[in-house]
Amino acid sequence: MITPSKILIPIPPFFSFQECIWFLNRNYDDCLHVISSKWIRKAIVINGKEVLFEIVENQGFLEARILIGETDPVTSEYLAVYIVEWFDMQRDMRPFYDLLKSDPNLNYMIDSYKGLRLIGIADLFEALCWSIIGQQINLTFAYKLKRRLVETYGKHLEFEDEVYYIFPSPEILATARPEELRSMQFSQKKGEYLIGLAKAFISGTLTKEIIQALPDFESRQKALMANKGIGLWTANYALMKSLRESAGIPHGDVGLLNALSKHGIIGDRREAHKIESFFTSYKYWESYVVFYLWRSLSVK
DNA sequence: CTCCAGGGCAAAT
DNA sequence: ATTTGCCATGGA
Repeated sequence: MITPSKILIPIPPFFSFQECIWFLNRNYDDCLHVISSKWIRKAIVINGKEVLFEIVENQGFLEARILIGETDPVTSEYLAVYIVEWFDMQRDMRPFYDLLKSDPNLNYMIDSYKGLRLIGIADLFEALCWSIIGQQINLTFAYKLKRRLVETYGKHLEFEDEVYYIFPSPEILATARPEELRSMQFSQKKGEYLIGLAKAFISGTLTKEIIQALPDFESRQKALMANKGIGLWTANYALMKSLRESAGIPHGDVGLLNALSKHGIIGDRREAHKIESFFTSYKYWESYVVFYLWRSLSVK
């Protein structure tokens, strides 16, 4: 279903474009996409070239078109795959909704968040950087830091008086100096972690392909955590958002704990046993239920 | 003023 | 092996 200028992706069951873009646009200032009531626009790199695309919903399809960049079939196909992956459109949601149905605390989510997909971050480098940025600070401040990083080191496209930023490449970020990041209000350590991570990616010791090729979840987790600045929370966040590991539970996540508490699943403090048994009941859908719990922290 | 946000590291028990 | 202090900033 691809023409050079227009890409049509059939909308699968239990998919809501509105729920997805609402989540992307909730209460925070994300510099990596622009959303209006009708469309979402985003700039990415495809085969080394910058591309700006737009997605709208139209008669049972997501309709994407390239606003800036090559419109050849190869680019269009790449973009189609990118969008399906971004919004996790291939997933059969029924098993998850069946689990929710039998959970008295969370079954309201079937109706309230119907069609919300776990929105991913395809680029592992970006996913890791973002989770390092977000460590231990509130999300508003984290998005502010991300914007400074992206506006300083990322490329951008301009279209209709709007600027569309692309997350900085490891090559660029590896040349940054810790003092530069420090002056942008990153902590000294976070600056060092980000630059170290960029160097690991350009040296080839850490790439998405390498991590994906490892035989099991634990070894992927361990390989990520071998890098300075990546602990359990960060590794699992990245595995959840970039590699779509269902077992990628961001253990200790403050938002997750708040949501579990709010839904009466745990009491006041960290009740590891209750948390463990809760996730046991969501086997293979652990990261999804985390995502839905995060969703529950924002009010429409 | 203190506490704490989508943690992790290194030093001190 | 487990706990503690620290980090940056801004809002509650």
